[in-house]
Amino acid sequence: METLINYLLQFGQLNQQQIELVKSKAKVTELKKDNYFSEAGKIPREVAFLVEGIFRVCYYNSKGEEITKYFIDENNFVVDLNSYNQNIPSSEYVQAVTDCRLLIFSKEALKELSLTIIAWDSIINQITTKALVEKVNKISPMLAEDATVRYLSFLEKFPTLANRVPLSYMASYLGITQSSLSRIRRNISN
Amino acid sequence: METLINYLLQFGQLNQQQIELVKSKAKVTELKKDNYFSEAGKIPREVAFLVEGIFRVCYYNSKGEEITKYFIDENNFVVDLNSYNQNIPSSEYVQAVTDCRLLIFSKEALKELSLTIIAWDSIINQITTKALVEKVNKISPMLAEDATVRYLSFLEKFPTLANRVPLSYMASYLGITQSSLSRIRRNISN
DNA sequence: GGCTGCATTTGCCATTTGGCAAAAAACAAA
DNA sequence: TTTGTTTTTTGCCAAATGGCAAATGCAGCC
Repeated sequence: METLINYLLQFGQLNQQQIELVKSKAKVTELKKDNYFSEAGKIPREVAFLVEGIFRVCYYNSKGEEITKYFIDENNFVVDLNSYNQNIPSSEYVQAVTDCRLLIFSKEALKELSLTIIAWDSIINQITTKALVEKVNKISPMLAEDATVRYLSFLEKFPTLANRVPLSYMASYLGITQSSLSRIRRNISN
Repeated sequence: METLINYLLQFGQLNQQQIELVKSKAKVTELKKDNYFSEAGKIPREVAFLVEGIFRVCYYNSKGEEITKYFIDENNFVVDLNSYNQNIPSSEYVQAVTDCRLLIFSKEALKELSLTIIAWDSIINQITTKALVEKVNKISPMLAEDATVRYLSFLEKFPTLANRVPLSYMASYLGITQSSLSRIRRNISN
């Protein structure tokens, strides 16, 4: 819980009373490996802060292949922004890659925080913008590099993930097949 | 100018006085094809609204190749968000792909609009979030599709661009060489 | 130990894409 | 029109990646 508060305080001021209010709205939850936090077709009504563990966002592409769109690691918020904001069914799955500990906020709780805490909207906006910019900065360069460089960059950008995530998830995130990724790893380690 | 106002009104209310204030802060500008709106290494101090024409954002990758990161078309704002917000030198070039007509806002002007117009920050935040989400949604699926599918999706997502943009720009945006793109186009038209 | 189920690696070959240079086409200037 | 410049297409071959199936490795379990 303190992790979340420290995270929020990076983006704005909260007094003790406001901090207590935030805490009171958070529901501590665990999610076991492979379970879904949200599923395609459903309208998301909650936002989670990932305290421990790894999530991935995935979907099925035009050929029916399961694609990992990106990974979410500790100390980040999890939400399908589009669907959440517009109340439309999500087109993606959010799945726990490892056992996870979360803090869950309902849409109503967030609404109340927004109305009660002056700085709240500003904090959330900063977090949202930062997360989206980071996402673009991670994905965008991949198109311009070959598979080996993409894998090496992945190791740099997600140093804690490589040994906790199945090869197949990593491969589809990088836009290659898992056998190609396996071969790339062999070549690198020589 | 009316284009801009209509665009802003999609995201929030502005009364006549506020509209006049916005208009008074905009500097109508033209930028000829191939010229830069902003360059890598410089700290951006302006935001532009693209009324007519096409921009592209580009940079040089690890192999020294010029990569088109994305295109910006009519009725969108142009800014290197990271560099602009943090006052750090940009790592990208923003270039006019065709002759362009712009409305330019200085950082000071935007500051004043933010302080004067209650709804301003909310409007800007919505526009920012929407633009970033769109960007992710355009780029992200490309990694999971082959070059031909990427090109076809490009035609769908940027229907007005294909015949106004050099092949080499499109190719690097799609993550392929221009000869590959040329071959793909030949195969499709059969 | 010996199964069983799952993840990863490997081999083989087909397909896609890249690299490079020349040819062709498109465009602009004189 | 002619000339010169830039963009796009093409040919040829090399390199990277995909598809598929078999082999291997690994962890849990009886």
